[in-house]
Amino acid sequence: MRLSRYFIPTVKETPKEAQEISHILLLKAGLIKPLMSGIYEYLPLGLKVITKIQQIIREEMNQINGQELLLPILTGRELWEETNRWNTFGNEMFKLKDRNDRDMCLAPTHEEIITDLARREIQSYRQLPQIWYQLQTKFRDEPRPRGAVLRMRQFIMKDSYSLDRNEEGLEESFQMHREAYSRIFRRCGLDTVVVGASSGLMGGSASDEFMFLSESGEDSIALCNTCDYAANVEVAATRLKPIQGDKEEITEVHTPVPGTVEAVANLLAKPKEFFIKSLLYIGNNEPIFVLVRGDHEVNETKLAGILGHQFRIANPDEAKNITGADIGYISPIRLENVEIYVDVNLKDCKGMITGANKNEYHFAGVSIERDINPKQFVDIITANEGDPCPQCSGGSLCIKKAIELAHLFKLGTKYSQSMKCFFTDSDGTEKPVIMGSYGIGVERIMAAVIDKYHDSAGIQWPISIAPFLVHLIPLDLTFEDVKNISERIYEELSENDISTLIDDRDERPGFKFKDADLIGIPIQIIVGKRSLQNGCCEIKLRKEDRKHSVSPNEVILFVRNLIEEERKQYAR
RNA sequence: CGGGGCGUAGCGCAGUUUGGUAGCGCGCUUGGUUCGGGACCAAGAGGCCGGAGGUUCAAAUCCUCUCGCCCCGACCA
Repeated sequence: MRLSRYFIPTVKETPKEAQEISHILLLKAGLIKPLMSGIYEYLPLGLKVITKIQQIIREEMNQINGQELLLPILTGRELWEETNRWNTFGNEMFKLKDRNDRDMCLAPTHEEIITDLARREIQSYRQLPQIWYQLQTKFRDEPRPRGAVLRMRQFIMKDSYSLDRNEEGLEESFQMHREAYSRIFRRCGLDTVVVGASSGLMGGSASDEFMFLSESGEDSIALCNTCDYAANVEVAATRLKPIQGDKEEITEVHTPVPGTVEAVANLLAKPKEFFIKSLLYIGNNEPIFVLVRGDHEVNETKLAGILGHQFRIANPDEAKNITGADIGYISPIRLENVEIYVDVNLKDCKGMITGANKNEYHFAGVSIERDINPKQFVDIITANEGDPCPQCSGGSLCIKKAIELAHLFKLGTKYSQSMKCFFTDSDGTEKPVIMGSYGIGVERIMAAVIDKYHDSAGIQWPISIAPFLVHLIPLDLTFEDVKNISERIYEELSENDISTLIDDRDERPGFKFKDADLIGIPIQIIVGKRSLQNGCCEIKLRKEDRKHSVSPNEVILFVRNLIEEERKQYAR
């Protein structure tokens, strides 16, 4: 491809809206352009990268007997009513009406569509298992799109769905996906961490996420520094040692400071872990106390899972009515008729401090076992950096930011039950199909790769997903030799199916070098009169400083070897 | 949805406090000189100052209302 005729609108100045490195470079290198909030145009160079990523995904999905299909984006309301997701997706779903005033939506995901297809076509266990996948645009009206392609309202997802006869089959499909995904990310040059996660709106029994560690990430994950424990902080557990405070009896302590754990801890000169944070929630119009240790926060994702119904934090008036004190001085101690959920890490704690239900007073010497009557001990806190690992002894947790690249769900029968997707098993009985769903964010891979492979000058594409393999840079085209030799090399590369971008523009050398480094094509060939005087041109990898002097006749051979060497790093 | 910031030439910005000819850098066009890390000279083109209303002799500037974008938070596969 000739750069003089190729559309790569690079920009020298950093766009003001971009914060994350991937966002900045996607715009500067002319890969994408914004159209609206969370909606982008993919320009030729960006599309080439996306296509490469998709090709790797296809190869690995086909390898596990996945079958590619393509489902509609525009769908009717009825299917979504069957699973109640017309409502539960809420504002995140783009909804519209057709000319006959029928409710439609742009599919945010495709469980309902795939289940509908399956229930019409799958009758017998003989037709199972199946893995169906697609590379399809999804629409989600995100409340806050960010970081260019990190969170978009229109994006490409590879989503696949497994249909199995039983739990064992699901387990197998799930494992196959995990392995395929590992290979996909490895081939794209990314290292990932697989973490346990919350299944949220998708439902189902278990879910794993493939995470790429990055400060640009929106998710936080907890990793053990000793064993292999890894979980999204939304679900990460910990195992804190029970606190044994010094006071045995409950006593009232005057605490004339704002009722935060911080302030009272300072006043009493006690570390925060000696406190019980008592939070009052309202759910089903009933007060619910949630108790956690003073140095930790309530994890509302976990709370949602425990309560199984809607809830919200109580407002100051409600708190006062229920306890007689302002928020900050409250606790369930000596209160009647309140549901109490206590974090499991508070079990057996003694000598604790918490609100006395009287303004500017706290109780000291509280014993969980003696003074609190919980409905249930539950895992309800967000793990902090340095907390003990819940899985091994001696390990502690690190909290890292990460980009969620993929999410795998064991859906079980959630969709097949509600949508009546049944098959007849070998014993003649009718059973619901056991399902799994497995998504990959295609553009997020692109962003993660840029996040990992760049320097101050621009992108350094791994050869496996690079938009071109070779960037050929003739300097000073007014020199006949430079022009002729670079044209010859260009033709040879093309004949050998080595995708090449030749910078045939009438620009100064520095300009061409800067563009080449910004775009980040992995192999650069420089043809200039200076090195031609020694009978050579120069070949270098974008990611290295080292230049190789190579005779024009040997360029093809040299480049072939380079490509082969590079490819090894991103092999399956 | 809450908080903050911003909409002026294709891009990045100044001008708004204190109303009075719309500017700068990059990019673009033409000509010339240059040519191994985003050159230089000269001459040009290009803007209803996001939109609508209002105040005023006069509005990019003041007032009201709107639309959009970005960041933080909430929310979220």
